[in-house]
This record gives sequence, structure tokens and C-alpha cells, in this order.
Amino acid sequence: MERILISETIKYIGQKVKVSGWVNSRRDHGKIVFLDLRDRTGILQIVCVPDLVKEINEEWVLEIEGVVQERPAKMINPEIETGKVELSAENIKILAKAETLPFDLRDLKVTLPTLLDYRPLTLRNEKINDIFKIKEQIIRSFRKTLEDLGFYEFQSPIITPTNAEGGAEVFHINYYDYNAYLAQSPQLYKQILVGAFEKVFTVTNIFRAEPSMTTRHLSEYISLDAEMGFINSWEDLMDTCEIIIKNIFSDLQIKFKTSIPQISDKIPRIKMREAQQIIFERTKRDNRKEIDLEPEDEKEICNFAKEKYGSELIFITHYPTKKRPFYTFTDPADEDYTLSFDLLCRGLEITTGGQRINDYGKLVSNIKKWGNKPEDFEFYLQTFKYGMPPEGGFAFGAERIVKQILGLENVREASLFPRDMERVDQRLSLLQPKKKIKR
RNA sequence: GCGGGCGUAGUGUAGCCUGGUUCAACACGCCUCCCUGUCACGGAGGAGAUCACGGGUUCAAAUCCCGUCGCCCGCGCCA
Repeated sequence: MERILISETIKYIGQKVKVSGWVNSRRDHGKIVFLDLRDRTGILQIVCVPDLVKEINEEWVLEIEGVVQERPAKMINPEIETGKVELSAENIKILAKAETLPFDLRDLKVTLPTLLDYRPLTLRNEKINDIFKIKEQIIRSFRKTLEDLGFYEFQSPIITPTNAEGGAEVFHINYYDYNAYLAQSPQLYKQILVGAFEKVFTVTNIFRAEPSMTTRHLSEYISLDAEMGFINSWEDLMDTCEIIIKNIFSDLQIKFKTSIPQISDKIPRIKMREAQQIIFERTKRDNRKEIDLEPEDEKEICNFAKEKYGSELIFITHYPTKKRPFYTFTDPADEDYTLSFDLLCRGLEITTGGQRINDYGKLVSNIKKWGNKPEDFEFYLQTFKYGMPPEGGFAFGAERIVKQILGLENVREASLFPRDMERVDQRLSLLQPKKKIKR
């Protein structure tokens, strides 16, 4: 007999079927026992005699044959999709046993370290599972939108030759007899590919060795990167971001019961200096001379956007040239500022983007100005030496989008297998205490 | 790197401020028994923690002090 999925059982009333899955819970009434069986599509109540389920308990993997029965009206469970039916078990095959669980998996009340210590198990919890279904949907929507807009998808190298962008700390690796680094961004490669494919995007893991243990940083995260040539204006980039984020939100709204951030027809766009002035007026906190917004400022400006524009997202533009990488295009009207932007969502930056310098000479002089050697960038510079249209791009942090949409407390909850200063699956302090390198 | 906080059964917490009949409580889980309609079933009983580790103060420490380690949060840096 072929296995059917639990969500399909409602179509088999009165028929004999076979279902497979994990035991979600066991309710033992002595002469009758109820099991909730869980597969990837849902939960089904199994009714059986005690002899059939003797020592079976949570997370055992079973294959059950039985008849799908309609439940009497009084016993319908409106909470679950299959609540109108149940399976009367005739035969149960144990595919795998499971040890006693370390905590209540259905009602997870564990601290973050425990949640991550038991990641293979906690991923089975419905709410945790949903986080990653939502994350998958976000990535799909990003990909679908850009495909529809004619972008070329590529896979970016993870091993890179130099500390390409400067700024963020990179992970060093031994590469045969040479030094190499883990990619901190697909930036240079997506630009190179604009020279060949015009419009490109990638979904890629990137690595940051920042010594940051905060609720919004990861050492390895998924970057949703796009880059496009022949732009008419740097504002084209924000327009494209808007299309993507709106598609992500509408796709999520269709499939999930999440509270999508409120968003106006057009996401407000304000200059960083204006934002600082607004924050000063609202809070009397004077950060008007700072070259970036503090986390507290980002929250405040989002409050402002929600109150004034009915949008929980806002573009902050024109960051200071000093604050941005060497390839960032400066504003012709004021060279101290760049044609770049961050997109904030509910108080946190989820996207960074901007126009890039496409002039070879200017790029070379900027590399020098930022303290790097043009020789180290010869490979990348070919793109510009041999003709590059006006272009720009942006990158979304996948985990940060998930965190902000679901209101998660820590970005690590939005990573299947988060890497940070203290953990690579297991806690580093327990795994290899003697190998810790003091720096 | 700096600052603040926490570390009590498998899990989540209470007790700590105001040291002493609490050598430790509650919930979930676990073990035994009862229960044919529950759906995080219910009922009765039971086991499980030398209160992170080391040192100190005291007649007496989970409770106060110091150190170590671990963890969390904020800042810095960064996305």
C-alpha cells in the first residue's frame, strides 16, 4: 500500500490508508490510546487499542495502516486541519524508536543556548519549523521577482583572494601554500558579472569575522544580492528594492498568518542628515554630527516613518562618503555624501545598496585613497578598464528580514545552523577548549 | 574590547535583597498504578539538584564577598 500524506486523509473517509510520521503526542486512556501523528503536512489523530502502541512515545517514527473515520460531531477538533477525521489503526510498524526528549517539544520553553544545542530536535517544533518555511518563501520570492525582471542568477565564490572590501573582518584560510579568505560579500563578483550579463543576482552564504555578539549579527549569513547595469538613476535601485520587498510581503501574506509590516504605496526616502535632524527634534538627542545612525536612532526614525507615512519601512539615503566602501558613487552635488541607501524595517537595517563608481580612473584613485593597492584589485578592475555602464545594486540580509517580520528577539533564531563567536553547531567552549587561539 | 545581568533536578522557573525548622519549592518531562473519547487528556503515588566551579566571611550560605569558567543583554566594531 502506498503512503498518503496526512493533509490528504480528509479525502479518504471510509477507506483504508497508510500514513507515516513522527509521534507528536500520546494520550493514554487505558483501554484506548490516542496518538497524534505528524508528517510534513500536518497532524492526524490515531485511535488505537493499547496493545498496538505499548511503549510507543513521542518522536517514534511509525508507519500506520488503518481506516479513516469521520469523527462524531462532539469530537471534532477545529484547531487542526484534519480535525474532522481520525485514523483507526489496524497495524503499526515501528520505523524508528526515539529516546526520551530532553524537554517538551510541542510547547518549547527553552533558552536560546538550549534551543541551539538541540537544533536537530528543536527544528521539529511547529513554530520553529514555520520560521524556516517563511525564510524559504522570502528567498523564493526574491528569486522569482528578479527572474521575472530579467536578472541572471549566479553562484558566487566563497574562497576569495584578498580582504576585498576592507571594513568588515574576514576569516582567513590556508589555501594550499597561500593565504585566502572566506567571502564577506559577493560584491566584486556581482559587479564583474554586470559587465557580462547586465543584471544579476545571487543567494549566497557570506562570512564576517566581526567580534560582535549581538542580537543582530551572525558570522555566517545568507545574503540576497542583486546588481544592475544601465540604470538611469540611483533611485532605480530603490525602486527595484521596493518591488522585491512588496512581492516578498504579499507572497507571505498569501501563505502564512504572519503580521506583515505595514507599508505605504511608496516607501519614504529621506537623507541621513534629515533623519538626524528629525530625531533631534523628536528626542532632543543630538547625533547630528555622527557619521551613522545608532541602533536607537534607527528605531526612532522607523517610529517616525510609521506615524507620518504609515510605513514600517524607510530608506535612509546619502550616507557619508567616509562611511562607505571605496566603490560607492559620491553625490555630484556634494562629494561628502554618497548615492547610497539603507532600508530599515521596524528599527533594523535589512538592506544596503547604492550606485557604484563605474569609471576606471576614479575607482583606481579611490582604492588608493582607501589605503589599498590597485594591484590587488587588477582582476576586478578589468571590468571597468574595458567598459562598464552606470550601475548599482543592493543586498538583503535574509535572517534579518525574517527576524523583523516575525519579531524574533535574536537573529540566530532565524538561522538554521547559526555560526557566531561562541558556536559552530556546538558551543566552541565545550568542543575544543584547548584549541582556542588567543589573539 | 567595555559595561550590566544571570548560572538552582532532563527542561523552564521560584527562593537570594531581609543568611538559620526549605540540605531546597512549583510546572512540564520521567517511573509505577487507575481510566474507551481525549486532543498540551485526567487522577493517585514515586524517583531525580551536595543550588556552575574554587576560595573567603560567619556558630550557620543557594542566599554575603572575591576569583575562574559559562551564558545573556547593551555598547563598540559591523550588515
